[in-house]
Amino acid sequence: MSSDPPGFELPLRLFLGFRVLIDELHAELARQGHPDMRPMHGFVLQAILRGGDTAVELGRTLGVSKQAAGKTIETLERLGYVERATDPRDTRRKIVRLTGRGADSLALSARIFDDLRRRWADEIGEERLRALEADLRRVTPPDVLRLDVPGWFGGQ
Amino acid sequence: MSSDPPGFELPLRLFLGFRVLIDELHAELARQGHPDMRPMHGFVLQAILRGGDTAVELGRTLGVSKQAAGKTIETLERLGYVERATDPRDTRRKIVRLTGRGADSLALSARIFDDLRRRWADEIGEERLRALEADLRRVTPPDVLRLDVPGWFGGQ
DNA sequence: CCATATAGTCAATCAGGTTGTCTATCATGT
DNA sequence: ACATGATAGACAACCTGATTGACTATATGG
Repeated sequence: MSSDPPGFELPLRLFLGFRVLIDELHAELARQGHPDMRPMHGFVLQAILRGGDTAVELGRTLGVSKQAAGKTIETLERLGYVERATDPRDTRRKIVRLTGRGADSLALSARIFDDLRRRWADEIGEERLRALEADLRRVTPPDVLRLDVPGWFGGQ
Repeated sequence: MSSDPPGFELPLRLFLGFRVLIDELHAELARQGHPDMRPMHGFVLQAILRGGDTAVELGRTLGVSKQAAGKTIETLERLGYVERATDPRDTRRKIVRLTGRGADSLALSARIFDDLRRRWADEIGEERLRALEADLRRVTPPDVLRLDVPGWFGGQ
């Protein structure tokens, strides 16, 4: 007759799990030629891939202002992960594209995440991991790439 | 013979799960008299409870500079969640204590987290939830309150 | 009693977010 | 054809929360 665990452990474990994976990803990325990548860069690159090809659209996708999105794009441009070109059909728009290096970092990240998942599967078993993923899918929103991440945690 | 899910889904689901819980916590806190609390305040109050009773110690616990910890303490003081008093045995130190309101917010948070956990249990089953918690415990560090949260995600 | 370490504060700086304003360009309706 | 309104991006001012460096006051220990 064991009682329920305290509810506050659940969010902490979820966050720690996230943090462990992201930290290990970036340690490995740094080892493999991407020492400048920050956790949020990967999200932004993903958001650019999935249709956020101007500052305004990217801002909408990420849930920040177009100015903030513009600054983030500048940073990624300076680091060599994206490049901008004027849209010939609408010269107001500047289309953001991943560079080879940007695409490379995403492909590499995907491989690293697969490795990390395999390590978790070794630790807790593939079935349990699948169950964990399935359960999380049931209690989280389906749209996996609606971040609103930047500045969400802090504030005031 | 289904193949493994892509590894990148796992961190996203963990983060989304965390975010869902924290967002619902703060919606409920706002409804119950704590509209000014931000996600990180709860962490800081916890850290203060567990022995971070000066700016320096709090900074160490949270993984930020003592100056940053001092500013956070100021904010929480202004919001009425903590108060400071000079340590009579070492007048350099200013001891931070939770106010009644601060302690209240933590007790309330604990109740809300328990409710949220119960809702997850209703959704996926108590057994699966226990398994999920147990599995996460195996793949995350045991020390649940080593945050380093502030500023961790962004940077550069 | 002096030397060193520690706690807190102040100041300058930086990153990344915000809003407001401005210009250039596009789209539309008369 | 053109005036009007909407949109994309850039610029500026500001806010918050972090950083480092310098400084003061207080403890501590040889």
